[in-house]
Amino acid sequence: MDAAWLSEDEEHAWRAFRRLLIALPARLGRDLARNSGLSPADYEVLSTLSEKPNRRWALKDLAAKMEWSRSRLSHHAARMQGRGLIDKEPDPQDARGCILHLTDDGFRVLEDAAPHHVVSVRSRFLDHLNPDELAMLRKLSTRIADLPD
Amino acid sequence: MDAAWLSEDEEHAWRAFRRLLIALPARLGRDLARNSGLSPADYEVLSTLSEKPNRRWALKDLAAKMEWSRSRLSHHAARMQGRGLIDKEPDPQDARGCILHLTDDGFRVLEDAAPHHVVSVRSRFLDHLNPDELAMLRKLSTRIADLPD
DNA sequence: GGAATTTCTATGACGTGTCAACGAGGTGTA
DNA sequence: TACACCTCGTTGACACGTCATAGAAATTCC
Repeated sequence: MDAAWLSEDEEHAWRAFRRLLIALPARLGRDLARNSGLSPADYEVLSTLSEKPNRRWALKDLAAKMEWSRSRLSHHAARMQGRGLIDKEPDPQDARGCILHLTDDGFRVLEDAAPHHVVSVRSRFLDHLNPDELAMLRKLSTRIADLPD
Repeated sequence: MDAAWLSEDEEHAWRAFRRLLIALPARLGRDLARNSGLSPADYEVLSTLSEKPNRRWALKDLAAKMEWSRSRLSHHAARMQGRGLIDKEPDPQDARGCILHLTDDGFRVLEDAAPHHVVSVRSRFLDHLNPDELAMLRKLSTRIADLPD
């Protein structure tokens, strides 16, 4: 349909890249679910929370850090709380606020998940790139991701 | 968390690429919704159906072509039928089967959407790659997407 | 021909993400 | 102080994708 407005090269590159855009996250997500029972979103929340020394982060700040909407994080945090991965505490600085806290269980789950996830990222992605490709991909990814929304 | 098992270069490249993996589809999807009221999934169904001369495709074949599960396409087709973009016909060859047919309305919507979508793909992606990058990206995307699941 | 098996679509439950709206709480200003 | 305004998290409705399952029809095999 839109072939007419892309050159042959652009068309092929775009089609190939679009396949990657779909296949790679799907594979990593399946690996994660199979190995650890986590969704990619779960993993991101857990690993971002674990970066803080006290494993605590205000909801709004965590949302901003991950570039999620507050609504999304609120929904997701509620589900993760139900599974005992995190819990919520009132924010002493701001009565509207909410502090998310990585539980010991959540931390253990993350510790178990992380090495498998690294193997997955390697075997499904990094291992198949040479250093030049890695460098170029990083440059181009940064350039495009940094464009305004 | 997993930084320890990736080299500095790998870590940075993976982080940058992951941002692209999230940001690019989100931007294209927002453009599509704003310009045409279509989801990316809608657009894929419409444009794939439009490739057939008679605008008809058996559900199972369309699903295979797009690499979707049949369940996904069945759900999605039901929603699209509700909006008048496609309709369903019995398959004369196979009484279990189902032929999806792009309606005139659906075709018009696609015709309106396509040029905007091309502009979007250009302005958010293709315009920011030089020919070398385009070629390398195509090669690497094909290589990785072609890995077994 | 007839039974077992496979193929095909539909469906319901569930987790997920977006959007719009809400109420409660903070902030700034007259 | 009083008021308007903004920020924070939650909620409900909806679209979406996956999985397991069901039921009908085709195919295979004896």
